[in-house]
Amino acid sequence: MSITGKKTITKQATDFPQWYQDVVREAELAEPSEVRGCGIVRPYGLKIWELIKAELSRRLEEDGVENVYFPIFVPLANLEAEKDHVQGFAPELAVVTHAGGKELENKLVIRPTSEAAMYKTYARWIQSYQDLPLRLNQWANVVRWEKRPRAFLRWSEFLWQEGHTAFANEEEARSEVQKMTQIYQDIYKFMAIPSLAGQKSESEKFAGAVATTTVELMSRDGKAIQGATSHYLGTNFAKVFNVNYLGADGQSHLVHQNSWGLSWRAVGALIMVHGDDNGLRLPPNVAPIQIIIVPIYRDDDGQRQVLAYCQELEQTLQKKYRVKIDRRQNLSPGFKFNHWEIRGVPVRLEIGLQEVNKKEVTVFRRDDDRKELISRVNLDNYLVNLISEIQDNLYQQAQNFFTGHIKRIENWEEIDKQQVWFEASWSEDPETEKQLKEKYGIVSRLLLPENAQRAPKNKKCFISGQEAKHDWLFARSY
RNA sequence: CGGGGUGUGGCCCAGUUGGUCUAAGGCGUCUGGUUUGGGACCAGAAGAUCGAGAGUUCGAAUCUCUCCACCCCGACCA
Repeated sequence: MSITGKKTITKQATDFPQWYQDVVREAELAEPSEVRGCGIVRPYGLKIWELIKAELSRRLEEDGVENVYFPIFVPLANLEAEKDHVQGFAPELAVVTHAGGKELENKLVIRPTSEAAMYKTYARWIQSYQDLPLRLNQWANVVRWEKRPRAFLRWSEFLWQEGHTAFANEEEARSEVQKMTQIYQDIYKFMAIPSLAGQKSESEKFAGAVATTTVELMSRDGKAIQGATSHYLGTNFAKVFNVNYLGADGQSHLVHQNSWGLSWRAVGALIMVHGDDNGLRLPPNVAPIQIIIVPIYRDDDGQRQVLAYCQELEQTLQKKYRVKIDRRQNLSPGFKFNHWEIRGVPVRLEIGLQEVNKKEVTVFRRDDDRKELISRVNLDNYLVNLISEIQDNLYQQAQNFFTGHIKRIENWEEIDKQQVWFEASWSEDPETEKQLKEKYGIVSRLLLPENAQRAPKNKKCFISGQEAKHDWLFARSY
């Protein structure tokens, strides 16, 4: 493992995707594996995911969702039951054809998502209206053999949570879709990431869903990242898996289902939304190390004094924060500064004899790379404010960037190659969306709720000139 | 699947008109010493079937053929 030596990260402006890859590697978040498209997530990267997961887990439990676990293998036949669903996923399935030294008579699929794995069982579990709503979630790995993998954002295997719920009627189901969308937006807010939520177009919605609500984010190169989705499945799956219940009216009814998920793509989004040319910038909420203490000394005596001071700090601070002392020998302070800056640690305390003697602490903040000298007695209060200020500042920066990069356009000749997000009045005709994709590599991202309820600003579709239905947001995406 | 590219110690890579290549250099690693307020320095050491196979040749990292793998750009997606 390399721990010393100058590391270089490509500038964002030079080549953003390269910058992203560099940061993932240099910050020791993840690396490519022997298996195409599958990544090795290193402790520092996984910890970020675990912090996100812990918060989301807490929110789901609070909302009354229970966790379950279903097998990784799904009978291929199950998947084939829902026509749109299998069509959507067929190209990216990993199929198990042999096991136990024999060819399998019934082929198994490694789950790309678990609708087809779970709902047959739901049919058994749900008999009466009293069994509803059924609200379950699983934390799992899934496999989608994507054509073009990308670290965290689109690996062939990824970790996520998938919620699968069943309700007596459409109204309840749809209201849950909204609630989950809100929770996802809150989770992104927790990561200091602003988001927009709304409907997906017909061609962009989940395979097998009636409607998909999406949470969209904006990377620092202006591209869109789909942060999470919440699908109203209607009775599509209930029909094929016979998920019905006996109502109070004595009649049999199909359940209305939802599924919703958020993956470790969120980690990728975190990097792309906050990172700068020096590497990662982590909001304190999801920073594996919130405060790093770097001791600086010249001789054995200095080392003793400095380390004693650092330990006292550590002991006090670890009651409130994830804090660590960088005790590595033979590494210069400058090296350590860079090391932790690349990793995005929000706050660094630099402690040398100067600080020890004057009972002070040099505090460096990663969100704007500034240093300040703080007296030891004021430190505790200072840090409380600083930590929340960094969290807020990162959010504010991202928010300003987001709103500053959405432009209104009236026809597609106005599409600016640099300005990748825009709002336009659209006919919602899938054919026009196809044209847009072919010509510019852009598709619709979402229909905001407020825009869904009002007439479009322009009566004519910006692509076809036909009658426009609503104002939509469009963007290139990851 | 289309377009482009790359395979040489752990990593980056030089070498590709065949010939002291018994494979150079940098980073990292190890040992010893000196260092430590913005990516330290010196000395020494270990570490390579040159992606795989076949062929041409007195001689192949280098030429020919076949295969494989990976990366990047597109379509797909959490």
